Amino acid sequence: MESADRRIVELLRQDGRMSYTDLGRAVGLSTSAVHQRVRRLEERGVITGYSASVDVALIGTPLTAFVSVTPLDHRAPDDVPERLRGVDGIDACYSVAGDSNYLLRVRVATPQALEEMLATIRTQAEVSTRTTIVLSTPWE
Amino acid sequence: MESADRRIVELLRQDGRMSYTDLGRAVGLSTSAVHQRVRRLEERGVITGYSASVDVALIGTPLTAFVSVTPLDHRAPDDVPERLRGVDGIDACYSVAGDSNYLLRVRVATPQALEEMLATIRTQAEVSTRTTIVLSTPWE
DNA sequence: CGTGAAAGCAAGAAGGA
DNA sequence: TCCTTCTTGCTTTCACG
Repeated sequence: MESADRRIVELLRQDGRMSYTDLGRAVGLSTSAVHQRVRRLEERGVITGYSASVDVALIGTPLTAFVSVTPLDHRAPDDVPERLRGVDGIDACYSVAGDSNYLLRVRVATPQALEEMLATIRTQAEVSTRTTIVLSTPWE
Repeated sequence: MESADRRIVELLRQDGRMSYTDLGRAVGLSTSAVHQRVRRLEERGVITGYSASVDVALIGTPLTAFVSVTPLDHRAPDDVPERLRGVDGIDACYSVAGDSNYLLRVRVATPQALEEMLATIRTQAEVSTRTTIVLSTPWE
């Protein structure tokens, strides 16, 4: 990837609402040139989307946790992600090397909601879970 | 929080570059009314920023890992986040309840880069580490 | 990759429920 | 307080060189 593209991606990662004009000034290209590059970056799948970051405490899901997930039956086909895709509140799903097969990041409103979510995860995906509560998030 | 604000936040989470005009149409308010609300959401800290999502494989950091961090000296003041803030490649830092004190998500280019980063983390923060490699990311 | 014109959007002021 | 409308200046978009 080219150096101008790198800088554009870098800047858009920091401020996803930066205007093409400002991007142009920052990388030394015209507005349209930048616009073209951004469009190509989106088409090539380098930029996959834009999103607002939100304070999870202020939108009603103040409780974050990481859930390590291990299938109960090691011989069963591993379709854990498919089985969990519908479960609301699972923010991210990572397939990992190590003690467990998957690591999930979940966000919920209350300890009770977490309890229910864990029950859902266990029955839905036929797995055992090990949960680590997040106390605070110095950065993300 | 009000229902209109909720919808605005929801929409901006899905598309951080959505225009105020389109937001207005979606929630049934004028452009300026939406603009005002977004500004207030930003001021109140509900919306903390905007960012482009990027395919990490395509920008040269294809290797993601989670690093559990435990201070070597339990009596020393806990300033791990401050000590690690400058380290490049640490994407997120969570203070957690459990075996370790912190959980980091890191992104690097190669296993060698990971090795170097772990050395940096250990010396910089005076901690021991336990690393879990991410094999794939079904979603995030 | 740049230019320039047209359309669309943002941002502020003023005023009304 | 919160909304709308109006106005001004930018930004985006697109056709073309």
